[in-house]
Formats: sequence, C-alpha cells, structure tokens
Amino acid sequence: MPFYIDADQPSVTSLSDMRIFMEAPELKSIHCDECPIRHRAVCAKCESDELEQLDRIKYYRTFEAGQPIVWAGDRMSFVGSVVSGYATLTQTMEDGRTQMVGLLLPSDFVGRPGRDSAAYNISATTDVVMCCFRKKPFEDMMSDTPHIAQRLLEMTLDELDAAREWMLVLGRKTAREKIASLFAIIARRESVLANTGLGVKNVARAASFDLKFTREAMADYLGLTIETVSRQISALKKDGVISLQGKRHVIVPDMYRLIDEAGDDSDGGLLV
Amino acid sequence: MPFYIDADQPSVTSLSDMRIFMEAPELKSIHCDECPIRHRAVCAKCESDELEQLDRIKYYRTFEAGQPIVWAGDRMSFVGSVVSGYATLTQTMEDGRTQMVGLLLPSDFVGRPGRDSAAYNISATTDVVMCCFRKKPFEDMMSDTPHIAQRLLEMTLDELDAAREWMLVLGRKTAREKIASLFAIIARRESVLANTGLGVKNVARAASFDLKFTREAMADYLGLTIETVSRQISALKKDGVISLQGKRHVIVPDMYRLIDEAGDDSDGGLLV
DNA sequence: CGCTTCATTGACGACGTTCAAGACATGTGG
DNA sequence: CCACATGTCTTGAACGTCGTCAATGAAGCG
Repeated sequence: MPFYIDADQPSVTSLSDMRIFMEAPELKSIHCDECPIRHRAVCAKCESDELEQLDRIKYYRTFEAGQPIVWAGDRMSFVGSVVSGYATLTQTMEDGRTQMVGLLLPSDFVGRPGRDSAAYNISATTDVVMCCFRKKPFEDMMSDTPHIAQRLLEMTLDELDAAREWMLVLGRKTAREKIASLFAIIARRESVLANTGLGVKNVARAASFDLKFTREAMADYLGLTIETVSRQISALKKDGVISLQGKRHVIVPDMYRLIDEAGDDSDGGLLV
Repeated sequence: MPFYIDADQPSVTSLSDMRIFMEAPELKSIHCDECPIRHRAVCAKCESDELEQLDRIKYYRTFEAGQPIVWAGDRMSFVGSVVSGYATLTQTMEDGRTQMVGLLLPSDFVGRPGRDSAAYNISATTDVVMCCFRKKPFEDMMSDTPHIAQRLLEMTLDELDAAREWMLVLGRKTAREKIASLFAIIARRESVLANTGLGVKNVARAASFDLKFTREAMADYLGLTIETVSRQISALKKDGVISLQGKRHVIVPDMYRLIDEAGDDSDGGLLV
C-alpha cells in the first residue's frame, strides 16, 4: 500500500489550501527525495537506501481544518510526520477546561513508538497533510537503522525544550506577556519579511504573519479565556505594538518591541 | 579517573542525609552492578560489557541541599544520572520570576548530548549524589552502542509526557487543584503506605510522605506565590483532605479524595 | 539570647474570569 | 435583495481568585 488519500479531500478554495498544495505539489506521486520536509523530519538523517525503505511503507492522509486526527485513548495504528498545515495536541478535563500541550508544524512527528493509544487529542487547525507509517513496520525499521531513532531523539529533546519554555509562559507571565510571547513565537517561525517601506536597515525589525488560530485556540494555548485574549490583542494594537489587517493577519512593525513586551530573557535570535 | 568525590562532602546529620547513604552505600567503591538505579537509568538496557565501559568513564559527585549544580548558560562538561536525592530545573526571568520546569528524581538524566551549555538552572533540593560521565566519551559511546540512545529516547518521551501533564496544571487548574495535584504526584511516586488502623481493605487508600520542597519551591513548581501555597495547604488541612505532622510530613487519609480534589481525569492508577 | 530563615495569616487591590450585550461576517431561504 | 440565523470576535460591568504588602509565629543556629 504505497499511499492513500482520503476520499473527502478538500477542494482548493482558500489561500491556505493553495499553500498546502504549493508546498507539497503532486502529492499522490511524491517521492521522499522531493519531499518538502525531507531534511527536517524523522527521516532527516536517512541514507538513500533507508529512504527507499521508508518510501515503501509510507502513505499520505489529509485532514480538513477543524477535524480531529485522533482522540485521546484511541488506538493509533500509525505514526507519522506533518507535511503541511498546523495541528494541535490538547488535553481536556471532565468539566471541559482544555489546555493545548503541543503545536505540530510541518516536519513535526506524531505518535509515540512503543505505545499504541494516543495520549492526547490531536486535531487539524488548518488543512493538514500527513505522511504516515504503519506502526509495526516503522518500529521494526527503528530498531534496525539507528538514524531514525537518533533523529527522533533530537526532535524529542527539542520538543521538551519547547514545552519547558511554554511552562514559563503558562506559570509566570501576565496575559499581555502571554499574547506577546505567542506572537513572537509565531513570527519567528514563519514571518514573511514585511516590505513596509521602512528602508533596508529596518527590514529585519518588521514582520507579519497570518494567525492560524481562532481566539479560542489561542486561549487554550495560553491558559486564558477568549475574552482576555481579545482584550489583550486590542490593547497591544492600541499601544502600537502590532497592527491588524482583518482579524487574522498581524503586522509587527518592530520585533524587538514585541519581544520586549513578551518579557523574554531569550533576548533575540530574531531570524533564527 | 574512575571516580571523584567533592572535597566538601556533607557530613551525615539529617534524616535525608542518612537516606542517601542508605540508598547508595559505600559510594566510593560501588560498581554498576550494585547501583540502585541500574535498571531505570540511562544504562538500563546495557549489556554487561557496555556496563564495564560505562564503569570506566563514570565518576560520582555529591551536592549539598540548596546548592546549585549548574547555572543556565554555563558550560557543562558532563552529563549524568541522579543516583539519590531531588534536584530541580528552573527558568528565571530578568525580574526574578521563576518557574520550575523539571523535577529530577533518582535515575533521571541530566544534560543534553550534543549541547554544551546548560539551558536551565539545576539545583539540589535535598543532598544529591550524581553519577557523571564526561560528555565526549559518553557521546562516543552513544553513537557506538544503540542501547544507551534507545533508553534515552524512552526517558525523554516520558519526560515530555510529564511536562505536558504539568502544562495542564499550570494553565487550567485552580490554586487548590494545583496543590492537590502536586501532592498526588508525590504521593504516587513515593508514598509509604500508612498503617493508620483503617483495616486491610482501606490500606491502599491512605498514604503519607515527606515533603522535600519548601513552600517557595512548591510555588515555583505550580506558578503560585508562597502565600497562596500556604493558604491552600491550610485549607486542604481544614477540610480533612490531608493532615500534617510538623510542616513537612503530609498524611493523606484517602488518596481518592485527594485525586478528586486535583480535578484529575487520570482517574486512579493509584499504586503504579 | 538574638539572628536568620521559613511559614502562616490578614487586609487590600489588581488582574483575569464570568456573564451579558452587541458588532461583524458569512451563509441560508423566502 | 433582504430577513434571519450562526459563528466569531469585541467590549462593558461585576465579581472573585490570587498576588502584594505587612505583621506575626515557629524552628534552627551561632
């Protein structure tokens, strides 16, 4: 079974849909060599023969924005990588309080080898394309070829670092700092340099990005209510830290100002 | 250099000191075979020849309660395992707000292979004994023998899960629930079954443990102030959820009640 | 004994939540 | 085309939890 595409594949209508197919063109026939996440995903360290092996056991799946990918407690028959789009890991209490505990971007890994039920809810924030491997063959490959396990260790350590930074945000930052931190993280990861006519010298200070999250998703990320999220965004806008185009496109005239508002000690690394 | 003990080794005065030396007797001459964390630490999967190799490059260090082990940003020349005692990972903002982001118990691993400066402050909560490996030889071993990397991956995935559970606590729980959650976690990990005369049937419901943390450490763990910690502990005591002997010994007459107060969906696993 | 550190308790206020109303955009059907 | 419903977001007012500031208590140590 070389690949698989859900029957209900979304039609290409919105900008973000377009983007998915630009990032992973010709999805049905793509070979690992051509894969946009080839050098950052679990397969990053694989030699070409190992890549061939992966190529044989992989298949693609797509998920529509807003749809669940797996529910906590469900059996997971696959592990895999996000090829394009955003997904989230969330945890929920009986009374409905929910906390986002992970953010999955292209190249991030889904699933835990050696465990067969999901620990968290995973759902697609935007339309998502995933590169999946059935668990058993993947685990077999892991024990045979150290490259996959090595890369997975690196990635897991990075995620652990991210989770710990996030814990500081959740535990010790004010609502305003939380919003600024979230925007700084997003901007750092996928900012498009804004050509706002500020001149060459200042280009690196400015950034802009599309918010992939609803207010509710941001609230769940930051441990706030949607009202507080909304208020703090308004406040940052009023103070000139950000400006908005519509409700989902954020313009940051000065990243240093934003980072300062985030109260971050990680002082910079602007364009890393 | 088969081993090394700091000159300023603490004298055995307090109960927790005694405990360390009971858990790791004859520290100076201990061989991996005899090590109390042999089957849970990063060496858990090693064969006896690999163990010999580790034995040759390891050395012990002790740290007194309250002392720093490393500071964020410092060069780390070693990685290693906690053999006995508690240590904490903390992150601090410029203005002094600090958040604990990791809790290191016996068998937990310290340091990140492939990185040479510490990302967090590590400090000893109780007296701590560590089994250290100089980084370079350890990394060499990691690439030669898959058993170490495999085990490290498992451990890192476990830590990531713990961090994510913690994020729910930080982001969504009330102060009272936070305290109850902390006590439930500690009790689950090291409770002594209390013989409180409740009869055989109820023994499993009761537990008691020594609090290794100051109020400040608990506050940093939970994203609270020490005053709130103190008030909530008093409240739980007043409501009969816990009782105290002195300020640092906690008795839980009914673990189910405590878990209920923690608002936890992870409904049980009492004696895991 | 006083000194220091750690913990408890109270009074007060700020920050964020809750509850509620209204704005705005999108889609549906008459 | 408008009326109406729906979902997302914004804004206001009242409330409550938790943080701040301060005083006091308890325990360990020179």
